[in-house]
Amino acid sequence: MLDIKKIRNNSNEVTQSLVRKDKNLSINHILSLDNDLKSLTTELNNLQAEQNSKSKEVGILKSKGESTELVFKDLKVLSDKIKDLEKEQRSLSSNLKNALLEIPNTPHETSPDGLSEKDNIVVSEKGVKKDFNFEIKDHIELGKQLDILDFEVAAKMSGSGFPLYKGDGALLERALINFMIDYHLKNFNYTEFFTPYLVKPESAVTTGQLPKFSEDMYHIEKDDLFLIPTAEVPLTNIHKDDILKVKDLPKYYLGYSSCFRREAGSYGKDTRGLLRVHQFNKVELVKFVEPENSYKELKLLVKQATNILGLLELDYRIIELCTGDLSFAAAKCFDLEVWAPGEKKWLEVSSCSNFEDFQSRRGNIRFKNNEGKLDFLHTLNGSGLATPRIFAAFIETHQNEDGTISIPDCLQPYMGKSEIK
RNA sequence: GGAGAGGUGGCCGAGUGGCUUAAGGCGCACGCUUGGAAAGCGUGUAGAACGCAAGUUCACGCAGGUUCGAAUCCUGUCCUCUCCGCCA
Repeated sequence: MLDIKKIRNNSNEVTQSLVRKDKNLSINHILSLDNDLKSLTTELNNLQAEQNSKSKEVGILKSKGESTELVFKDLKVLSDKIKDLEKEQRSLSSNLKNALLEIPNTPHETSPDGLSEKDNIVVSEKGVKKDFNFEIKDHIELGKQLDILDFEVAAKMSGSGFPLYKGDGALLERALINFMIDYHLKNFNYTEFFTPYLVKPESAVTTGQLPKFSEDMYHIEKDDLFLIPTAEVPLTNIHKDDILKVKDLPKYYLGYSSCFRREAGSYGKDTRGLLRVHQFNKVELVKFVEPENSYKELKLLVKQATNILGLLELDYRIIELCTGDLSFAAAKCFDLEVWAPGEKKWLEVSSCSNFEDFQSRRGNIRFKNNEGKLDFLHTLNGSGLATPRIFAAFIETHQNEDGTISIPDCLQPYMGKSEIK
C-alpha cells in the first residue's frame, strides 16, 4: 500500500512512477476520495469539539443541581448531525482504503523502463551451456525412462499440473530441498520456519495477493482460507501488527513449503512436464530490514540464491525486471533463470524482490527507529529456490549418454549416491 | 462440534455511563548519584488524522446499536485461552 500522504503531496511524481509499471494506472479517484474525506473530517472534528465541551457542561450543571434542558436541546441536534457525518466518514474511509489496496507499488527509480518481459535486462550470465556430444533428452523423457516422474498417474488422482515424483525422483526432490535449507542456515543468519499452508484472507492482503489476485489462489470456501502460493505469505505475516526493535533488525527468515497456484489463464503456456505446475516445492527467504539497508540487502539476497545454482553446477543468468514486468508489490526485482538444455529454454527459478514499505504498510509491520519513532520497515523476499524447474534443468544438464544422471558433489551426501540410473 | 473465560498504550494491568485529557507498574529517554556499573531517586515519554504551529479530533479487538454523553450497557462478529468431545 502506498502512503496516502505521499500520494497527496507528490501526486504527479507518484503517477509518473506508477505509469512506468502500467500506463493505464491513475490515482485521480484516490485524490478525490482523500480530499472529500479530509474536508468531511475537519467539519466533523469541529462538531465533535462542540459536543465535547457541551457534554462537559452537563456534568457540571448536574453536580450543581441546575437544569440541563437547554443544553440537551442543542446537544440532540449536534448528536444527530455527528452521527450522519460519522456514517459518511466511515464509508469514505473504507472506500479510500479499498482503492489504495488496488494500487501497485511504485517501481524504484533504478528499475529499467519497459512494457513486458522482452524489455528485461540480462545482468550477468554464467551460461556456459555445456556442450553435449550426444543426442540429449528433455526432462519428461528422462523422467519416464528412469521411472522417477509419473505425470499420468498424478493426473489420474489430481488432474494436470500435479507432479508425482517416484523413487530416486522423490529422493532427488527431497535432497534438493534439504540441501538448499541447510546451505542458507549454515552460511547466513536465517531462522528456519515450518509454516501453515492455509492462511486467512488478511494475510494474503499483507503480501499483496489480495484483493486483486484472488483468482490465482486456491480458496477453501467453507473456512474462508487460502492455500499459500508461496511461504512468503506466512513468513511475512509472522510480524503482522508487530513493532520490532531496531536492534533486532535485520531479521532473516527461511521457510520450506509446498506452494499452490491455480495458474488460471496460463493454459498451454510452457506447461510441459514440470515447467508450470499447480503444486510445487520452494525454499523461501524473507527479510525484515531497516529502510536504509534494503537495497544492500536485496543484492545480498540475490547472491544467496545464486550461490545455490553454482553449487548445483547449473548454467544460470540474472535478469533485472523492467517496470512493466514487476509484480504488484515489488519496487525492484531480480529473477534467476537456469538453462534447461533439453527444453532449450531459460527457466525462472527465483524472484528476489524489494517491496520497500509496501507490504509492511498493508500488514502494519513497524519498528522503532533510532529516534524512538515508529516507522514501517522494509520487506524483501526471494526464492532460494523453487524446485520443479531446478529439477528439470538439473536432470537435463547432468544427463549422460547412457541415460544416467550424475549427481554433483554438493548433493551426494543428501542422495547417498553419485548417480541416478 | 459443545461449555466457559477473556481481548485496554511497546509490554503487564486498573477501570461497570459524565474531572478518565486511561490509574499504577515494566520498558524506553534524559538527569542526579557512582571510580565505573547495578540499584536508588527525579523528570519525561506513549498510537492515529488534520495543521508550520498553537490546537482540535479519533483510538480500549472489529462492526453496529442504546444515550445529550460509552473502555464501561445491548447485539453481532473475529481472535486467544481453558475444559469436554472427535482425531493423526
